[in-house]
Amino acid sequence: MSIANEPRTRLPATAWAVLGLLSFGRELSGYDLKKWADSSLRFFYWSPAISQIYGELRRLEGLGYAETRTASQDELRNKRLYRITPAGRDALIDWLADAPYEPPMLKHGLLLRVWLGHLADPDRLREAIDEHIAHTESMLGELRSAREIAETSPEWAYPALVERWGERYYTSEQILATGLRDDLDAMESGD
Amino acid sequence: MSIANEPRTRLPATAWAVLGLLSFGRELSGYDLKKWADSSLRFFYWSPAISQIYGELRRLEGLGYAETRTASQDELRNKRLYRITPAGRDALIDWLADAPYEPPMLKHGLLLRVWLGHLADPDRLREAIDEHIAHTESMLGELRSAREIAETSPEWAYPALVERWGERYYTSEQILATGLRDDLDAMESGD
DNA sequence: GGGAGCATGTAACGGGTTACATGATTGG
DNA sequence: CCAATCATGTAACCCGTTACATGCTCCC
Repeated sequence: MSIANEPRTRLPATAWAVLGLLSFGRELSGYDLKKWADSSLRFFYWSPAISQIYGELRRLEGLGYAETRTASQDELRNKRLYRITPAGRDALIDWLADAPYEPPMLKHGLLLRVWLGHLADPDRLREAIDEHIAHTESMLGELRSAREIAETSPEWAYPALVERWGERYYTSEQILATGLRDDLDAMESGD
Repeated sequence: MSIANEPRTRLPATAWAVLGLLSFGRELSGYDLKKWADSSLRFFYWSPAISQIYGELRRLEGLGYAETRTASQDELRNKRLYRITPAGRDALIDWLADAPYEPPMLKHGLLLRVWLGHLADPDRLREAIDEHIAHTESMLGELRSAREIAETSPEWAYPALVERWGERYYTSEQILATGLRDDLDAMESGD
């Protein structure tokens, strides 16, 4: 923890997420970061657009939280590799310690539609629920393979923890969705 | 369903949510809408800022989807009451029928922090998890009372359905969070 | 009298997406 | 050779929030 708590510019969570990706110690390009976000952050947070990642990287560099390697150009010359700096690490540690709890934000379009069920075609509603179950299924598949990779090394212990949480989360999403469909059926036949 | 599918300006989901609030047939002010959103939409979607609601209402009015009563001023003169129009109803029905499935968006700050556990203080992490459980508990309380109200009239059948879903969702959030805490404990003692 | 809640709005700002533009490399 | 993927970036745009401004009413 840095003792001098300068009037650090308050960064959006996205910036911390990107810096967090770098905090595992590897040198990565914006492109790499995007792919990785797609296969990790996406499941419980969200994956920023690639253009935004490039923007955040430049901001982080400006703050001295990340740097691009200048010395000894190697492999692909058109690839710009970022690495976290000690200052960046410190800032991230401070953020993790200080950031106040914020309730998760959920925007569940499916539920919005059910909520407006008095104006919807019941079959279309069921269709949407099924689509959602299918989507969740594929998320589960991706999560499972992500976890298999993460569990190969203790370095990924915390990500693996989160992936285990994710598998439970999406499993429960499925149960919830089938419950919703059942309730819908019951309501329409019963009433 | 309107047969003439004019090149309807694509509206953001927020606009449909606001129009949806009006679709239950009552005349409401922006202020009313905000309070209602806070106690319903918030649990599975999100509650727009009041300033945005005012903005959306003006847009909906411009599109002919909502109107403000001009005739016979009554009660409070400084209150502007909106009502859905038949065109607005039709547009909403079309949206419900046509809008493609979109996966729910989840931004779970707590999980982002756990994901970065290698840089976090384990006790601070547990603290955050507990805060989350407490928050969820209060959501559950609010949901339960919302459902009690909704179940008084068949008019609220679909909202009641969604509230039942919500209770299950937040209950499962709690289970998931305690599971996460247990995994965290196990990891730190076991390894 | 004064604070809490009711009620409506504007302006500035930033966050984030989409679309566009460009070009290198790899593999079928 | 052509498509897919790798790779980086800019510009326009809009969504949504915060902060600000105003004023009324109710009740302690």
